[in-house]
Amino acid sequence: MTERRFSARKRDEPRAAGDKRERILRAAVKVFARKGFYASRVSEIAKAAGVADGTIYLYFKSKDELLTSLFEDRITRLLDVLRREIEAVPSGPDRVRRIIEFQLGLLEGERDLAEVITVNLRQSTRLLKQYATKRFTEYLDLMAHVIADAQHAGELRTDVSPRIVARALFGALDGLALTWALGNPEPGGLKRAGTQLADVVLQGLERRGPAA
Amino acid sequence: MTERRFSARKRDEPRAAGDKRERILRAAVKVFARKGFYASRVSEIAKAAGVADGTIYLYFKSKDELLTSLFEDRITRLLDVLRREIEAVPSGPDRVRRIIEFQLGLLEGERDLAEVITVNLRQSTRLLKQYATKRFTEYLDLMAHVIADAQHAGELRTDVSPRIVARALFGALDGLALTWALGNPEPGGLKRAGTQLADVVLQGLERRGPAA
DNA sequence: GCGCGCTGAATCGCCGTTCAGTCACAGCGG
DNA sequence: CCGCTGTGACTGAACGGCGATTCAGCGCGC
Repeated sequence: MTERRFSARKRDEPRAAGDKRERILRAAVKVFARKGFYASRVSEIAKAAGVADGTIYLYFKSKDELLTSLFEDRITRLLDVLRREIEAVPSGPDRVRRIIEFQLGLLEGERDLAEVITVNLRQSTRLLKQYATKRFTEYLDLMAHVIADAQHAGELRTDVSPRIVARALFGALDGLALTWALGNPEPGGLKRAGTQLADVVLQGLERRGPAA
Repeated sequence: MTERRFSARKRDEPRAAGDKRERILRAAVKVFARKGFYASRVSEIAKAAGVADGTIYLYFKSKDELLTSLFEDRITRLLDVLRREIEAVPSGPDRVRRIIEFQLGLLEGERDLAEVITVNLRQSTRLLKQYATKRFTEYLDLMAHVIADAQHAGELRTDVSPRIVARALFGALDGLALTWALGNPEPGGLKRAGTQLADVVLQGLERRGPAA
């Protein structure tokens, strides 16, 4: 418990608040990822963040709210990036591929965050679940939209519900991520899995067209 | 707290144990499904099973072990049934379709069990996770085998890893089940989703064959 | 009578949360 | 310039509630 004042941040900052809050969030991601929400002690997060236990309560109302804020913060950020990525791609199928790459890429890059999202998304109380599904739905809607647009453009078969495809695709990605997050660290494995998934899904979504 | 002795089970049984044990397991499924593992109180499970709190500890070492046993018991049973179902179907693609129907059908029929498996599978401590992945792997292996066999028989494209496909497929099913379990009760919805998923997946796994 | 299966109130440890202080600094008056 | 005091961020030991687990006893069937 020695170093603490190494922040100092000049003096320009009216309050270094944002700094500490972010520090706590980062620590929470790490700790939750390692042990899961319920097995994680607030004191551990505090230690990992280099703050006192009580400090956490200056920034979050409760442990629950900490997790909630974490989702809010990170998923909002993800959605923004993903939306921009998608807009930059014109072709429907390419967009689907982009989503797959994006999600798996993210997970490969931020393993802890991946674990928190995929594992803890289903933890906590109904409270959290209800919250989570809100943000979560936004994500699914985005995927469903991409698929529906592509269907309208005649790029994909139209006899399947975009919503169902979106859910299944998300699940597939989640499943790949989960086994990867829990098991073998094999680098690049996710990318390979993503490519194969995209190949299968896109062939599966092709219009039966050319044959007839 | 009145009825309790209605079991009696002749007298053939050296111990009516299995009876009470099963009763506790059933209650646990129900309670865990409704509130999640951590939010469930042992006393609630006891009440739901119509036994005293202490009785649970005559059959299970701890709350954790109760959950573990539950998985062990139910998933083993599922695996047995699924294996038999698959053997009864000769064609590879039909087998895949069968797996999809089976898993979603199960979930539709036993909603509580579905929720426990899909939601709680990711809860608890690492301890459970490690256990879960053991049984879980068996399930995935079964799927991977079916796919690999079909590939060898020339029924499916061979440029994708059976293991990856199995994981993704499981994830997709899990994803469909999850949104279904948490959200709309819309009956038959799962069946429709299953059909569409099968259509897409099977088309996606077709050999590019006929064209060339 | 005896043992066994069961009971459920009491125990006990744990951990989220609180809050009385500490510390660093800034402003201010002398 | 310097010391004094007010302010607010931060600390971390202590509190209190909760709930998993225990175990002293109870009664039924033999």
